[in-house]
Amino acid sequence: MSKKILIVDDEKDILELLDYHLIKEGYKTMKASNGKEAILIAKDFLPDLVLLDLMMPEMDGIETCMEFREDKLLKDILIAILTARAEDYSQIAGLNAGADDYINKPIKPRVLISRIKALLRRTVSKVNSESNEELEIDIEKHVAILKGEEMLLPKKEFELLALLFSKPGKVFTRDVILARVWGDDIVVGDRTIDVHIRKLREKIGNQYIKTVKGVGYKLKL
Amino acid sequence: MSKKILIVDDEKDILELLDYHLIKEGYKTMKASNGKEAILIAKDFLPDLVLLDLMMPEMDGIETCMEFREDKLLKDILIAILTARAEDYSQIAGLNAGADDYINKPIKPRVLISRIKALLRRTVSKVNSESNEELEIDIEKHVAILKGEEMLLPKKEFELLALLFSKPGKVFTRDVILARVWGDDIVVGDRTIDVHIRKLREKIGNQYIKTVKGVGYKLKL
DNA sequence: TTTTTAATTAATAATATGTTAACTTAATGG
DNA sequence: CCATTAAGTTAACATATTATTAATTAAAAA
Repeated sequence: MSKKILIVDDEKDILELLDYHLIKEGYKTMKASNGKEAILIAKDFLPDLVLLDLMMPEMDGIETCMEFREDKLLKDILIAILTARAEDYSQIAGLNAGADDYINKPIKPRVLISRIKALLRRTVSKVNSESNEELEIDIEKHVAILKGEEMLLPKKEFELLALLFSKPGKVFTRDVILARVWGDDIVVGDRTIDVHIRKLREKIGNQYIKTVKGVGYKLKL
Repeated sequence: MSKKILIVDDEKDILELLDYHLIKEGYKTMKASNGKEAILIAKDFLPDLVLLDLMMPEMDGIETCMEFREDKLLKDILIAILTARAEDYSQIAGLNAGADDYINKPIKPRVLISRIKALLRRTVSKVNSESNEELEIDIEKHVAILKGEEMLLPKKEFELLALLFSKPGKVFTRDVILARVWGDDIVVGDRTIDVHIRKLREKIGNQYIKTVKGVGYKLKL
């Protein structure tokens, strides 16, 4: 299903330009030319992502962002703030209001698109419900959430789990796991994956990661 | 929850006008027409913000402001001084008396509202409660507040902390930290971030900033 | 200017994490 | 059912990454 993006900018040209590229890429879009409008539209449109210009009259990007974060319906929507390069970063860092990404203008459409794609797949913390045991992962926070309890995982363990989470139920062969988690070139021993799997199971319990002998591992749905 | 604002002015028209706009914006308001009254009402109403006219009979704004600052109950309430006088010395006097903002009349309602919003979000600072230790930050004052105790932080340290605060729990990679706190172009050594993190931990304690080895740092929720 | 404070670097120590190896257990198919 | 192969386990070991400290440089105040 195609993702929904709300574009917010007070300059019509930019609005149209972004819109053009996003639509071409297959996204559903809506446009707003200021913060107030953005919030109104968002409440109805419920976008997956908001591209938010920082400098706008009436209600600036920071303020808009904060309002999103305070609104029950909107608080989890991804926000990428667009900002002109000339601005002082430290200022932005200090004032930032919970945006998920900051993107410098000008930016090439291609780069923007790949940035957006990265964002949209970033927080894909899927859920794995079985009976009433639940396991989720939060990629941003780098944690596994087991029955509501957050668990900080080391890098490799987390990446391995995240990989399995990317398609719950699908079997990932050792080859694929090595390529995706360790990288094509790196060579490690035969038991490395097993050890990581074991450590994961130790932390999250044995019921989630299923071994398919001779084939690989998968996340039990 | 809607914020409470106490409006203090000896001119009834202005009082009504401000009241109208503030209520429209969703604030709870009370009105006082002089300093003495303001203090009495404030002790009961405990507003989040006081809009204080500078020129009033009986007790002027500066005096009132000072009394607020000396009162145990009222000393932390935000005060914005409203005045027709643009002169420097009175502005200085006002800020010296402990006012948080100084607004010149006449002012358009819209501008006033956004100024008020900015003031009220001053302590945007989210809270990080664990046991009952609390850490907040105040972006305007450039301080971290640890268990109610304000702590002035140097620029970089503060910006780093503010960045982590912008999304508590989220892991910020070194890349992102560098880009957002130092800027895209600036190149610094490998250990610079670590040293700043250490200095922060030295000041606020180790429990707040968590290292995710190989990934980055995050603020513990 | 001088003095003080902050930022950065560089060298070293500490540690979490990743990996290996040796061994055990379980699964599978002839 | 046993031989074979794959996966699980454990602990020791290696290494990458971060923490720490002190010294140096840069920037701000006085």
